[in-house]
Amino acid sequence: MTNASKLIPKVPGVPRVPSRRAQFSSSTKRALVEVAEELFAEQGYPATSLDQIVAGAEVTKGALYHHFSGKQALFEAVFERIENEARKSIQAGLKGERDPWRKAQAGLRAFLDVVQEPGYRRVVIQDGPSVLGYERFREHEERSTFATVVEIVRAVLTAGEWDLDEEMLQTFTRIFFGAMSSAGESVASSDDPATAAVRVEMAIGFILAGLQSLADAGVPIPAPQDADTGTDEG
Amino acid sequence: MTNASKLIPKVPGVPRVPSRRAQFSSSTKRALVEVAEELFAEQGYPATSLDQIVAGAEVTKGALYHHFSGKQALFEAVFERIENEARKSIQAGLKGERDPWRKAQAGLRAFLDVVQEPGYRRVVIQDGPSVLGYERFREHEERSTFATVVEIVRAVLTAGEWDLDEEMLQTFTRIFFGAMSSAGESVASSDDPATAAVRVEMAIGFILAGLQSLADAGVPIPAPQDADTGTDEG
DNA sequence: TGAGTCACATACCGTTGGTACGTACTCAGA
DNA sequence: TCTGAGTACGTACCAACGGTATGTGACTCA
Repeated sequence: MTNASKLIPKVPGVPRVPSRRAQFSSSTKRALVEVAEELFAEQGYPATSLDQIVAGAEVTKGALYHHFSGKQALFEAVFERIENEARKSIQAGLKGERDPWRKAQAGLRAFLDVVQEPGYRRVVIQDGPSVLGYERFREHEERSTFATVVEIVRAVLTAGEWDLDEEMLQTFTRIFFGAMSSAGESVASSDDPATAAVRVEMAIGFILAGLQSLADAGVPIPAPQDADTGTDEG
Repeated sequence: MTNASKLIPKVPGVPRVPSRRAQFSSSTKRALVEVAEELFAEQGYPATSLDQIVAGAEVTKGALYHHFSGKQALFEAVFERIENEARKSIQAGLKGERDPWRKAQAGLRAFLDVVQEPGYRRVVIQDGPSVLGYERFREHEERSTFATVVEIVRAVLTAGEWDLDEEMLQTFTRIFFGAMSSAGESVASSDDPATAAVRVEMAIGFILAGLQSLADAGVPIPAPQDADTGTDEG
């Protein structure tokens, strides 16, 4: 599945960028990441040894430690790759939708698909927080899938003709993101994922409908600074 | 902080249950769990070695492997302990509230408190899924905190005079549980947890208000089987 | 052409989780 | 009182792991 450290025939002409050595090196690096992704996704991080990875990529640990600072760094590369794929997949599902509410629905559907991929579940959801630590995990999230969800939520909330500060937007997004992750995970581990997905879509659709009805009624989104005006002592 | 394998003076009288050895043994086990909890919470699972734990408990690995089948089993004991504390804490916060909507609010508040405890964050949220695997993690969850949330959501939804099947209840609970976990985590890692908590309470309160308005309007909760009747494809 | 660098390979190390086995102690029953 | 079984550990050890130090050949470029 992956090439590696075999000899390369000398080609006198066309010594093109980015230099044969560098390009060869990048293929080794890619092989490492690909094999690692497969093993991490199948067995999980702790159960996957570096020996397995370098054997699969047909190199030695010297090569691995030349390209990565360690096991965790390699995991992070795999993690980024998977998250990036997920982001692209979700954004592809969003394409063409203009209406914010439909966009949200489409995004949810795409997200539920992504979350059912074993690699995403294992690497991102299961092992991600533990291996990277929650801080780094969140940083990655915020740059990829979370960023996408922010824009969807922003579109939905501004469509409700609410003006909300950025902090509340983040809060709402975090809530929806968590809801979708958790629900998605339950879908993925369900006996009947298809029906479970439908249920999740209905439930979230129902919640969105509730928000829409508040929007129609002109109910404003509360904010911390003017929270003292009309709140019932809660 | 913990006693351990020192000699115990012989007491001729009162050879009471459950036998000196057994009771001594249970204290060793407890010491192991307590020390492990502290270390797992501080450093995380992978960074904590068994040598550290047994040193802290002033015993040896022989004792550890007598009481637990391995590192993972010890972690699971710690995990259960923490989750149990969390459940009790949340239920205590619920006490006295009769109105379902206020009950939900109180539950949310208690949950946000729990989620800010470092031990809960590290052991349950961060390392839990990776160490136990998602299946076992979910099983534990469903027996403790999740079970509590189910009852709150049930109360809220039935108060809305909706009759919902159990599956949809589970789905809604999963959604709210995920939302609360994620939001709680963002609260815990915030620069200003107090304000962040207020924002989360407001946001979720707003979402609940949306549901309430649907309830007032008599909008039914959809279900998979009769989904084709009145849904406006958008 | 030779010094330097890159991209690895090889050999090795300390730590780790786990195991095998020994031992002190308790206690029921002969 | 003796004994044998079982409990609750301690001791010694192991294989596997992540990581490091060092070597080396291919390649580049002044």
